[in-house]
Amino acid sequence: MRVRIAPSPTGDPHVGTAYIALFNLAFARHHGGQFILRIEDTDQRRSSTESEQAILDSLRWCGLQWDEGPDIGGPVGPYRQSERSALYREHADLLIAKGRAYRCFCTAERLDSVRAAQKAAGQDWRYDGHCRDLDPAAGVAREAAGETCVVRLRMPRDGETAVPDALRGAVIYENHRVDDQILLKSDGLPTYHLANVVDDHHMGITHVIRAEEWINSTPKHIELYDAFGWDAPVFVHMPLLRNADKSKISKRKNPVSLEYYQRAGILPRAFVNFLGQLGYSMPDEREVFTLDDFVAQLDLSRISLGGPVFDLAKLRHINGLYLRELSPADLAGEVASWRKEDGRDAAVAELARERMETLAEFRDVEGIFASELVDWSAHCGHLLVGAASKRKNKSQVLDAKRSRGYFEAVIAALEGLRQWGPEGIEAALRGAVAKADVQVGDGFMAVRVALAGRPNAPGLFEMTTVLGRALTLARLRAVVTWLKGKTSKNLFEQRREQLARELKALDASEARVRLAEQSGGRFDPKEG
RNA sequence: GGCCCCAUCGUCUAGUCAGGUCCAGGACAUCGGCCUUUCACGCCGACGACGCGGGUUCAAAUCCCGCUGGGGUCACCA
Repeated sequence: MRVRIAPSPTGDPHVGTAYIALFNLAFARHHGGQFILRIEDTDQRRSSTESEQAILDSLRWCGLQWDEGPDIGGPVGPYRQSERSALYREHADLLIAKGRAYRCFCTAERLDSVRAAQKAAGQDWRYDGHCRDLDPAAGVAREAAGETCVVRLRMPRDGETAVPDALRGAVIYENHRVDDQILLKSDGLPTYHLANVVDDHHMGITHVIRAEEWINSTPKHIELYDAFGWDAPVFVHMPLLRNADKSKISKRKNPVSLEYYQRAGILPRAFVNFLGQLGYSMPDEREVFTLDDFVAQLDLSRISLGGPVFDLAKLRHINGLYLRELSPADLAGEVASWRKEDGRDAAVAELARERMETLAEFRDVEGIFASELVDWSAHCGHLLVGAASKRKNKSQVLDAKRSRGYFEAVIAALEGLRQWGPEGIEAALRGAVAKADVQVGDGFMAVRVALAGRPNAPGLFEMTTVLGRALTLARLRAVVTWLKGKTSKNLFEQRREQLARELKALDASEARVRLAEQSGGRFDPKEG
C-alpha cells in the first residue's frame, strides 16, 4: 500500500498538512507500505523553494518522516511536479486524442462575461462549452499559429458519478453539475486535478487520504481515472480542522504555522499526540500515546467526521504532561536544544550583547524570544499609534481604529515577504507606515511594543528577524484582536481600572509588611 | 444561493455500523476543596450533552424521514 502527502509550497508549513501527513504515515506503516512526499508546485506564481524547505523541515520536526520524496529520491521520481511537466503535457494530449478533453481558446474576458450572465440568470457558474465541440484539427492549427489555449476535461453531460469515500460510502454527483475543469493552463503547466491524478497513478498510490475540502472535486478525478483507463485509488476524506467558531482553520483565527508551535516550545511528540486525537480516538480511549502506538492501532473506521476544533488549551495540557514526565536532566536538555534551534541562541546573544552589563541581563532580551505571546498591557498606550508622540494633537492620539488599520497593514506586508530578513522587514514596515499614513517613529514604536512587550528593546528589524515569521505574526494578530471592538475610551477606562487594582494590591502588601514588622515577625500573611 | 458533507457536555471524544448493560463514560477548560510557605503539579468533587419534530420497535443517543443548525465547495489556487 502506498500513500502520500502532497503539499503545495505556497506559504508557511501548515498544521493541516501535518494532520493529514500523520494519518497517511500511520496508514503506510501500519500496513507495511510506503509514505511518499510530493511537492505540488504547479502554481509558479505562488510557489517558493523557501516554503518547500520549511515544509520539509517542519514535517521532519514532527517526526513524520517520508519514505520517498524530493530530497531523498525514490523509484518513481522526480517528486516535485515542476520537474514533471512533460509528463502532464503528454497525458493532456492523450486525453485530447481520446476525445475526453479538448482545447479551449476562450479569453479571460469572455469567461468573465459568461460568468456574469450566468450569475444574473441565477445559475451556477459552469463553463458554457463554447469550445467543447470545436474541430480538434482546427484546435491544433490555432495552437500552432500561436494562439494560447488551455485544455479542459470533457465531463459527461448526463448520468452521475459515485465517489466511493471510505468513510462516507458512495457520494453521488450529477455529472451535468460538474464543470469542464481546466487540466492544463495556458502556461503549459497542469492544474491540481490533472497533475494529482497522473502522479498518483504513476507513483502507485493506492489510498488517497486527504482533507474533506477535496471531496467535491473528486468526481472530476474519477472521470480522469476512467478517461485514462486506470483504476482509481481508495479515497478517504478526513474532516477539516476548525477554528473555535467552527469555520475551517485559518491563520486569522489560529496559529496555523508549524513553526509557531516549534518556537512556542511545543514538543513534537506532544504535538503529534494532540493531532492524533483530533477526529480520532484510540480503541482503548487512551489519550496519551506515542506515534508508534498510534501506528500500531490505526483504524480508519474510528475517524469521526465532525470537524474538530483545534484547541490550544488541550495542546498545552498534553505538552505539559510530556514535560513533567521528563527527568530534570532530560528537561534541561530539551530546553537547551530548543534554544539552539535555527541558531537562535547565538542570534539572541548578538542582540543582547550591546545592551547588557551582567550575564544575568541576558534574560531580559531572551525573554522576548522565548515565549508565544508577550504581555504589553503595561505599555498599551504605545499600541495606539501616536499615543507616544508629542507632535500629535489629542484627537489623533487616541485612535484605536486607526491603529488597527495600521497593524493590519503591517501584517499584510510581513505575510507577503519572501525573504525573512532585516532589509525586507524594514521595507515592509516602511510600506505599512506609508500606507496607513502614520509617523514613522510612532508606527515603529507600536510594532516594537507589540513584539517585545515594552518600548526598550533591541533594534526593531533585527529583533523581528530573530523572532521569526510565525511568532511575529502571532503577536501582531494578538494586538489586532485586542484592538478590535475597543474604543479609545474603554481602553483608557480599562487601563485606569488596572492601575487602581495594582495600587490597591500594593497598599495591601505594604500594610502586611508593616503589620509583620509590628508583630515581631509572627505575622501570618494568610490572615492579611 | 446550487451542490456536497456533518450533528453526544463550551471544547476533544466513548457509545451509533451489529437498538436494551447509557436517567450517556473519559479528557480539556471552568468552579470548589485537599495537599502546600506561594504558585504550579497531584488528588478529590461540582457544573455540563444525545439540536428539534415525526415515525419504526416491547425498547432508540443508536434505525428511517423531515426540519433546523454548522461546515465545505462552486478559479488558468491548491
